[in-house]
Amino acid sequence: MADQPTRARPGRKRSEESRQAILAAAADLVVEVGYAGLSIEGIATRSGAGKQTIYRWWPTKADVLLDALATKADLHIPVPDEGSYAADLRAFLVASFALGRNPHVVAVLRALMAEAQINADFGDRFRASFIRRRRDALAVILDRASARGDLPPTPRPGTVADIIFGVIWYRLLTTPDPVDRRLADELVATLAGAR
Amino acid sequence: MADQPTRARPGRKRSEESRQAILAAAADLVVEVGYAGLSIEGIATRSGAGKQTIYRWWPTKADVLLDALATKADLHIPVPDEGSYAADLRAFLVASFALGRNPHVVAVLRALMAEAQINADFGDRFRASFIRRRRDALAVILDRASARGDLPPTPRPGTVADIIFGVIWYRLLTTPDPVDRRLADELVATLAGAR
Amino acid sequence: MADQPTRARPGRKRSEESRQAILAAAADLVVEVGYAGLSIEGIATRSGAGKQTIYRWWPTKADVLLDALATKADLHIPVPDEGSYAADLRAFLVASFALGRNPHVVAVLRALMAEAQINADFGDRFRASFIRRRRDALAVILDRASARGDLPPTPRPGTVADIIFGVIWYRLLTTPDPVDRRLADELVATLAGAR
Amino acid sequence: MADQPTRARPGRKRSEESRQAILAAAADLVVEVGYAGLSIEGIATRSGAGKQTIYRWWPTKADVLLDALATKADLHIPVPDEGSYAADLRAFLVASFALGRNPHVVAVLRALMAEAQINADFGDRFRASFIRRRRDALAVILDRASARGDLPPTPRPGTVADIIFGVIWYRLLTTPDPVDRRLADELVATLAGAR
DNA sequence: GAATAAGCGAGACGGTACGTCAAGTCTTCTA
DNA sequence: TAGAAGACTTGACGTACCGTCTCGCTTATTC
Repeated sequence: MADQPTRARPGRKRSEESRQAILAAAADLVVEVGYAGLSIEGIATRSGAGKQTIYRWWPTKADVLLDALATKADLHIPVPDEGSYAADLRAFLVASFALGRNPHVVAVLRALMAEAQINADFGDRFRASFIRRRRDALAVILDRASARGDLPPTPRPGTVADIIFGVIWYRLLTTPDPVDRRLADELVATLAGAR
Repeated sequence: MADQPTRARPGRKRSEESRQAILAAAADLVVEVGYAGLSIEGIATRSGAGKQTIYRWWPTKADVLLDALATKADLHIPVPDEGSYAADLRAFLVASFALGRNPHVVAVLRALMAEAQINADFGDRFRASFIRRRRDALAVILDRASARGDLPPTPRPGTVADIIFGVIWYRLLTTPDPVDRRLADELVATLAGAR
Repeated sequence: MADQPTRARPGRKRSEESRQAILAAAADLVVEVGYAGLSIEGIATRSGAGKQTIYRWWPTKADVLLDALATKADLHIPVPDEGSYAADLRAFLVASFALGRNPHVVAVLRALMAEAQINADFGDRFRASFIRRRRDALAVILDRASARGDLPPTPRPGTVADIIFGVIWYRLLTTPDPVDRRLADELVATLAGAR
Repeated sequence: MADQPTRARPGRKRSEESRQAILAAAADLVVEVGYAGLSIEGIATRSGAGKQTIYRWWPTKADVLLDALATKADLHIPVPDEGSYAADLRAFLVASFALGRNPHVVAVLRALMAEAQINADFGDRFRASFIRRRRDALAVILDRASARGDLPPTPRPGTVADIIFGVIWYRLLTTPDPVDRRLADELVATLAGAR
């Protein structure tokens, strides 16, 4: 089977202590100096790790940050069945907007989306992990609605996702205002119909 | 008397030749080496200008690029009265999507939006120029629809703008696929109603 | 004679006001920021002159400083006949050492001697003006002593000058200590004999 | 325990290869382009070293040159006992003058003395290393003469040093002529008496 | 009195080098 | 073999001045 216990290799094992120190240092530093001011060198110094140790495990500072975010913040979006498409959608939006209330998380997300534009390799990783996971979560809701026959013919599911994530990211990227409940209501009304 | 023809200042005049050379070099280089590989130093070398000349007139490489974009590409969105809200909206979307078909323009827009996240000062300038101008163009259409009594109560105009620009930017930033006419139709149907 | 009144040329005359302002600014600035920190740009700004005006009349900042020194400080060394070689020599040394008591003058002289090493063209000008004039003054004393039959056969006059100016410059360039009367006495005793 | 073999520090060791390349490049370049045309940037390029490597180990280009001089040229002045003060002095002068016959060494010494005037920090280092070492060498001779009772009461030892180094430096700094044996004889006669 | 000819302050220009920062790699010692 | 330390080459940063080149304006001489 593919999942052999990976034949324990010789040599010292990866230090979990270092890993945590590096992720913590990255998370702290990005708050203190901003993403532009963040550097591998700075993370190494702050965490007490050697630069090589960081380069061994993460390709860029954005990957460190993405790892720190996944480790620290709870990015999991639960999609319990709320009984109707509209209710499911509202629950999803409210849960998503909650993340937007933590300014540190927002700052990191903006930086990661920015890096994804500038560095194509990181962009692939970011899309494959963060972006795709979010779309998958929403897809569960849309599939459920479809099975229920609850889904309007227009817009198509893919476009619904584009609209929802589009609005969230657009506000994240262009305004300092937090997204609010009223916006959630408008989106539900627009997408799930006035029922 | 107010508005005198700005009392000619002493000193040598700004060189339009240099300005053009710098903008052209920036536009060329970003295609060749990408935004991450773009540098003030490179622009200076390629354009034959001194670095100081660039720093004198633009604060960052992103500002040079924004200027180059505004000078070269036609970013103006016309908003002629097409007779109805739905028709106006469709025209606006089609015109906007057209920009998305030029890969060079798309690449620059992604880079500028990225820079806007990383550099707060440039973010302010980018929002105040590019982002705001686009919203203003759309506002004309929304005002016209409102005057006509053509505007649905939900979503509010601000949210309509968030949805439209949200979808455009989200697709720009997360997929290599060009936006297409079908997406425009779906958005019109969703926002202007199936009337 | 060669010195025709140079057929008055047309055009505006050199501004004596500017000249004075430039020399004064240079003299002030070298005290404030030191020779290394002195710049043509700085002199222009401080004096209210244009850079071109400075470049029109002086080739380097050292030349400005040399001019300022000649204009401001009294660099003339009187060589009155004191009756004997020893007395003449002592008078010359005392007068020379007096200059060394003004720290501003000392600082400028050190800078000019330094520049003369680094910039060969200025070196020629410095030697032809300052250095040579000082040697000429001393030569008057040595000629007088020679005519009197007062001059020891060793060292030769040229070497006497080398010793005297050598000691003065060496102390100027390598120690912060001011030269003093005792040194003058020792030199006179050594060079004019114990008579 | 004092003087342990300096407990081997972690980290990569200083590259002797780089050091040599930098000193050689500096020595070569100063000949080719002169001290004014010498730059850290140029030394880095020529030597194949990074600028940072130079800045890590030397504060200024003058320090690089001083190091190159000490490494390359034999600046050591031997002071063997020649039997008498006059003989010792003559030997010292002849050995010193020999250095003055190498135009490259002369050019560097002039530049270093110049830099010492312009940059106070380097001045301290230059005096503490080069200047002081030379005076110490001469002091050995003067002490020996004093012990022998061979030393005239005037001039004092300090003044003898001022005269000797004064003449050497003055000629170095103000004339292109090499110092010669005849000058040595005159100085010996003047300072050690005609005995 | 017009034309011509400097000189002037201002300031933009193409350059060169500065000294710094960080990148990513390499080497050494220790766990 | 991993990790901390730290030196290495590389490349760009943003700044300071260099010396030159327009500008518009002022002051002089010449026709």
